[in-house]
Amino acid sequence: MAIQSPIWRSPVTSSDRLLLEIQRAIVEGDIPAGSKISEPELARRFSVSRAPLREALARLERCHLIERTPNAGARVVTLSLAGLLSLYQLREELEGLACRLAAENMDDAEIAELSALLEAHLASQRVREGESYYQEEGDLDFHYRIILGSKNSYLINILCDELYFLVRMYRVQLGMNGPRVSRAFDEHKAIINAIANRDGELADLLMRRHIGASRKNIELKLLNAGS
Amino acid sequence: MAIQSPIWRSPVTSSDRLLLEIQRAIVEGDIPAGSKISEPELARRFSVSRAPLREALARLERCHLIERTPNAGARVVTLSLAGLLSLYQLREELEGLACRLAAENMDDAEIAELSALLEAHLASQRVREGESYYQEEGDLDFHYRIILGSKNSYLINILCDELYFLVRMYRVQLGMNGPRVSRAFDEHKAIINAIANRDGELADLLMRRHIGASRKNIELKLLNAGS
DNA sequence: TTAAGATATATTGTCGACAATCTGCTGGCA
DNA sequence: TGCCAGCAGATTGTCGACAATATATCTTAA
Repeated sequence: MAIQSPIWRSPVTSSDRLLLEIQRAIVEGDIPAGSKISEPELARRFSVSRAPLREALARLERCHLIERTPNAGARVVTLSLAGLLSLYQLREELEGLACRLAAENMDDAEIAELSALLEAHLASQRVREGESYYQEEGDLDFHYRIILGSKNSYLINILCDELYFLVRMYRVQLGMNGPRVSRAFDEHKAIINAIANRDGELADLLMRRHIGASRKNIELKLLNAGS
Repeated sequence: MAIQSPIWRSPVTSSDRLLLEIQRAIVEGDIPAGSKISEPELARRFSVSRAPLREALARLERCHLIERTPNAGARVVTLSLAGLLSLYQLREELEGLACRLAAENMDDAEIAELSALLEAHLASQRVREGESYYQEEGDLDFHYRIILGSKNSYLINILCDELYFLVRMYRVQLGMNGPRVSRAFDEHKAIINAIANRDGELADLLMRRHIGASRKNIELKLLNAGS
């Protein structure tokens, strides 16, 4: 996953490591959604000064994982149905575009590699039935590669750096596993085929449906959990 | 322009003021594209310490106005045809979506206000023929309001906070005035009408064409300037 | 008893200094 | 002559302390 960006680069500095750790903590609910972020406390917890911590917080804000108000501090975002719908509206649009561009810009080798990757995931999926972590990893990897295949750096930046951690947060904290897992593979396969055939419009359509189905799935869980 | 975000909020802190000043300087070419950013120099120039300066730089990176590499510093972005195309590809997609959502979510008062605003701009445009600054202000204001009308906070954030300064930079530094100005008003008018008729699909289509035309215009200038 | 104001506490924003890292140059060696 | 190692200078990253601001508590008057 060699995305060159302030968020995906290998951690060379303290704030890089902090970013990764706090990101994971927020996404997995270790630091609960909606809770206030205390700079002195986090600084003690990770044994660093507040300077790299604030740098990390600035980047967390960029990922939409926290919200800061001047002179009042930062809070972890809260998950909501409205937020989920807004997020997935964007994903449908942007990943649809990514598919169209990928169908133009991915070379044959990249497509073959992606196809092989999917087969590997399918095989390992059959073995590890129900183990949602690997499924999620595989799904994200699939989406990442198509986004990278678009070769549009702004699009890549927005999706991979700024939106996907929030997507993961929704998925992890609302437990995105279950019967949809098996169907997702077929949908992925169909999307790859469209890209391989250089049919950008079809890939676009299929991706929008794929994400839309995923949204409905989470939406259902959220409504059930809320009642 | 009461967008609540780390970038549009009224400047309450030093780094807020720094952000606005450096943003303006970069967009208008006062700090030339591609040049290296020296933290000590800027800190002296604006009479602040490096702490708020670095905060401002982090947010400038978020606007895609500078690029930072760890332990090596920051550079102002360079303008290129490829960058312009990538940027406008995204704008077409995102502002198209914004139109579709605005047709659903803007209330009648907002639409009436937007329509009145356009008429005012048209009147003042006829008077100040050729004065490109007001035209640009008016155009941006138009786009902003539709984006805000989408009521999708992620979409708003991406377009207004992260992409639009770069758009302005391309326009300012490549001199976006001339014969297209008059036609843009008609296109704006048609888009508003579609939104007022709650015809999201048409508004989407018209906005994509509007931005596409704008892209071709800049593209032309860039090619001529490059040769 | 409640509400408004003042005070105390805690948190965030900013500063200057130091440590770690990179860049460019000099000098020695093949 | 060309190239690599090592050094000097500058730049970025991090630290601890102070100033400015917000939040919580307590007092006091209606």
